[in-house]
Amino acid sequence: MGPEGIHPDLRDVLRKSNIDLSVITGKTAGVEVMNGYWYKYPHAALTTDCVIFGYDRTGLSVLLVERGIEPYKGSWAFPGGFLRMDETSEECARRELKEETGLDAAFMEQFHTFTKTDRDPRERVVTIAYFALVNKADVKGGDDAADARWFPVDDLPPLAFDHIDIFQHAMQSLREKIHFEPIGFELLPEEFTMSELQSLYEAILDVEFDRRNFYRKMLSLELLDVVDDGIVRNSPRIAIKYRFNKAKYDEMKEKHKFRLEF
Amino acid sequence: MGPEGIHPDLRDVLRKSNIDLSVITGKTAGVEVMNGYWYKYPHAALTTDCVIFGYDRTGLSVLLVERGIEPYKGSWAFPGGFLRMDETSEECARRELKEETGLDAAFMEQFHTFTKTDRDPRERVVTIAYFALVNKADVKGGDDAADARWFPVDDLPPLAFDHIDIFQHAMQSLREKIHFEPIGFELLPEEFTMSELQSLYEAILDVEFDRRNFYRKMLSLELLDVVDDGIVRNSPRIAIKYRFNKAKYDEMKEKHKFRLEF
DNA sequence: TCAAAAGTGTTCGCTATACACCCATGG
DNA sequence: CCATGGGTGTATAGCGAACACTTTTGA
Repeated sequence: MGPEGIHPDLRDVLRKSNIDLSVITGKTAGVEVMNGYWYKYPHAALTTDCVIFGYDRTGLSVLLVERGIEPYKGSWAFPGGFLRMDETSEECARRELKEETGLDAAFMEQFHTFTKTDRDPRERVVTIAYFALVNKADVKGGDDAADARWFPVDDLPPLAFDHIDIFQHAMQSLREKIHFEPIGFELLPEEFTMSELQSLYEAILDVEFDRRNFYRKMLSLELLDVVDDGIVRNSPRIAIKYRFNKAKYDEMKEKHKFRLEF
Repeated sequence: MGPEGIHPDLRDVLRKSNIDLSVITGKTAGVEVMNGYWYKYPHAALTTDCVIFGYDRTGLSVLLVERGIEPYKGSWAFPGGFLRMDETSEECARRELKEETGLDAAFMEQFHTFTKTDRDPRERVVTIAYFALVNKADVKGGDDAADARWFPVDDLPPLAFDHIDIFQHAMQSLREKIHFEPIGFELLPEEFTMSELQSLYEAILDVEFDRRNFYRKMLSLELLDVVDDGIVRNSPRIAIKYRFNKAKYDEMKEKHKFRLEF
């Protein structure tokens, strides 16, 4: 949209503001002018939201922040915010996550973009949603965001906007994803026992596995290294600790297409 | 953003244009003014693109349109366009598809949103991408869009923007999806033979199946109805025609979680 | 006449599943 | 002292993978 596409009144304003018209020529939209931005066609606002999954022995949880302002003041929502012009959506999601919760997520993946026209009462907002997996133990108590809290996935408070849809979609994506990739380890401490790993899978997939079959299946994948902690394991009550061997996984992924198949 | 957030010059323009300032009060963005739209913060443009897969005996193809304007004039691109304020992204994708190719796709699914900051040289554009499955036989020759053409997936022309990324992502999503849902049938005529179905799966997954094992596996799913065409099938050379039983599939999906597992 | 297409069988081996056993700890 | 948690063993059924046979068409 060259200057000819601009309303005459606006052109006058530009002149009065000492803005060189030539900067507009050849640009189709997003003219920065008058303490704001002007576009020929309406633009929806773009945000990212992040569903952060955490896990401990009590089960699978998600991290929510309490809204301090209207709309939905007092409701809980997934951390997120507006996309800046110089960042990708993943960068945005990571930045917002850091700002609002102090977290760095190792694993983060885009899973869906929500576009219903009435998602936000203020204006048209389109949200690119991510889910992240973090080790709850890494989250220091007394966070930057005092209003951020973990909620068990089967006992969520009322959520703002359409965040309940976002949550359900995230849960579904997590379940599908874990069938093909060993992402569950991101939710555990670096060293974990086999029963911890099993409980995690059962929590995510909402099923139960036979303990012994799970044990062998996991070991047969050859992705776990035994941690040599020097403990003389003459007692069956002291569980062996394992560590996920990511390098080995990446290598296997290169070769034959890999399937977890749970 | 109430009027106090507006640059004084803009306020003057509004007054001169007889626009009631009260319409702005309480709105945070998207003020319609001066032959365009004004926002306090910069907004990316939102588009949808659609990767349309078609299939016939020659293999798997995608539908591309030739760009008539810069940038990338003369390159090929997936059909798509800008999101309107009153439609969801899926509605947008379907509308654009209809406009540019005359097609109605039965199956259409969002698979990824592309957000790199330099995707379009003109302005920041974020694209919500869909893939669609259509029966190529349904596409009448001599389309509305004379510049739309099918290309085999393994012999694509140079693509505009980052559409090669979009294509690869779409291909990957299609492959993953077909493991869990019987979406392949959307690409075939209503009635098809077993070897047609097998060829389709082989084209999508880029593998080869044993004819007889494929045959039995498909039948064991109990999702195919035999078409009674009255032909006395004393000859093995006349293949049985099948029809996909969608109702049965939906029913099965309700009950036990369903897996195609190819 | 013979290669190709299409329907039907059969065998083999892997693995998912189910269940049994042992052993040391700790309440 | 015995229920609990943790490591290991084993039998079976089902399914995926590989391959054999038959029939008839059409080049």
